[in-house]
Amino acid sequence: MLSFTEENYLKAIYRLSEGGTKSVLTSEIAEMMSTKAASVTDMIKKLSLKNLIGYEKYYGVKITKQGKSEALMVIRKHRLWETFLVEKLQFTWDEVHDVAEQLEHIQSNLLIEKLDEFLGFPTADPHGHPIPDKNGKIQTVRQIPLADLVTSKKCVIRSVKDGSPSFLQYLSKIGVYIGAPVVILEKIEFDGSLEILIDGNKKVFISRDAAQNLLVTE
Amino acid sequence: MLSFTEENYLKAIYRLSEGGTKSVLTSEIAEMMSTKAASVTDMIKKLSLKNLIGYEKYYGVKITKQGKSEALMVIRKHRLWETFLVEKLQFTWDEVHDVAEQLEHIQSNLLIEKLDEFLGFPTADPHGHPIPDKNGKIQTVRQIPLADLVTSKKCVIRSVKDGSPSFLQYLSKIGVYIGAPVVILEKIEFDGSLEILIDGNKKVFISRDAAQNLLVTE
DNA sequence: ATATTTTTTTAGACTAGTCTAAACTTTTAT
DNA sequence: ATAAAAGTTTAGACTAGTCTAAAAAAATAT
Repeated sequence: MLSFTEENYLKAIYRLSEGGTKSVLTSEIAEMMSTKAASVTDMIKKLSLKNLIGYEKYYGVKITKQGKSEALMVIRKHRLWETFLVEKLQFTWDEVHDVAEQLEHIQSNLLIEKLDEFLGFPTADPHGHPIPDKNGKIQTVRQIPLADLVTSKKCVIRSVKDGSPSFLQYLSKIGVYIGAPVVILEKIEFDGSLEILIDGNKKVFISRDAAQNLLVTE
Repeated sequence: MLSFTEENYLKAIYRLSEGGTKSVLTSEIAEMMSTKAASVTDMIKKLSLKNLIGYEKYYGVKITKQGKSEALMVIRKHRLWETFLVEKLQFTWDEVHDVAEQLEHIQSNLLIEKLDEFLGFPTADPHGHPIPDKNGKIQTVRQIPLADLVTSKKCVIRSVKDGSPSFLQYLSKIGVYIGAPVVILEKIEFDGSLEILIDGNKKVFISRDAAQNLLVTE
């Protein structure tokens, strides 16, 4: 049984390693966890003893199969709870993160399987992020940043890459939502901003940064 | 902001003080929390500094108004979550306690108010225990142990006093549920057991202990 | 190739919560 | 009324997780 803290470290390592592919530095973990490198070193030793990560002094860590599986379960719980909060309790998509950060640590397999069923086995959370199934399998669909799409090609908004509350509020305000059909009307060369058409009827300008953070499928 | 542990102590003290009326001994708290008296003494000092309880060395503790209010909020959350688990996720009433013990510590007013609304502002949990409202107000209805009812008087099962999973499973098995109409057919003098009629069609014998643990209204 | 900078680890200390063992108070029994 | 028993508190130690400061290793720059 992992502690709250161990789960959070593992999740951070999983994210930083991009799904377990890259190895991760102490300083990166410290940054993501808002803590100091010395604390990270201590925790790394613990996780390493439990075979959740491989660790070589001074050369960072690599998540193991077992560690990856634990991380995926935490992510599964986080995303199922976010879905619950939005679909059932009418939270807005910018309000769910902090509560889900707490709910993801509740320990009960029965709970999470029943929640999954209650929600109709969703495959993506309110931000469009895929929900791992009970075996940790993630349904991956190739998505590209809206910024990389060519002008006048039709696409659908699938997810937000980094969804800070203020960015999500901004998106709602301009009418962007997961599933929205979008076309790029014009790319402004000066600053890389885009003029886009949402839902076939709303024309807006969005910054290059915003367009990098919106992932779409053609 | 109270810690997980502080909330649990406060809840125990609230229960043992019977809603803040009696004062509570260190050893009683230790017993209920499955810990040692020395640990209780330490925590008592902390809670006392935060004005959640009044404490006089060697003479036990008394919960304050503020402490009572905090305890009631934890109880409110616990019972709302139990209700959610049974009504929405199809848990049985004997499965909910341990999960609710975790969920009750999630910190978010928005969450609990939205959950309350989602559940239709229930006034009792699956065991018939009253759910404090957002101001900590409890709707009290006078209930008596089934054991104290006279023979052949109609009554309705309202709650279980101490609901261990195995007792709850037993009740389900014999057809007792919250809201069930019951009459005592006969009181067996030998051991205080009762023959009762449930739902107008099921005759069963239940022990004196069981009849003490079932609360009813006439 | 060596010196400097950056990063990581170690050492030692701190808080929250727990424990055991010993000291101290109160209660109970004679 | 006093001795024994029971219950409570203190003292000191332990674990989990955190921190700062110093030491050690690696990366970088000349």
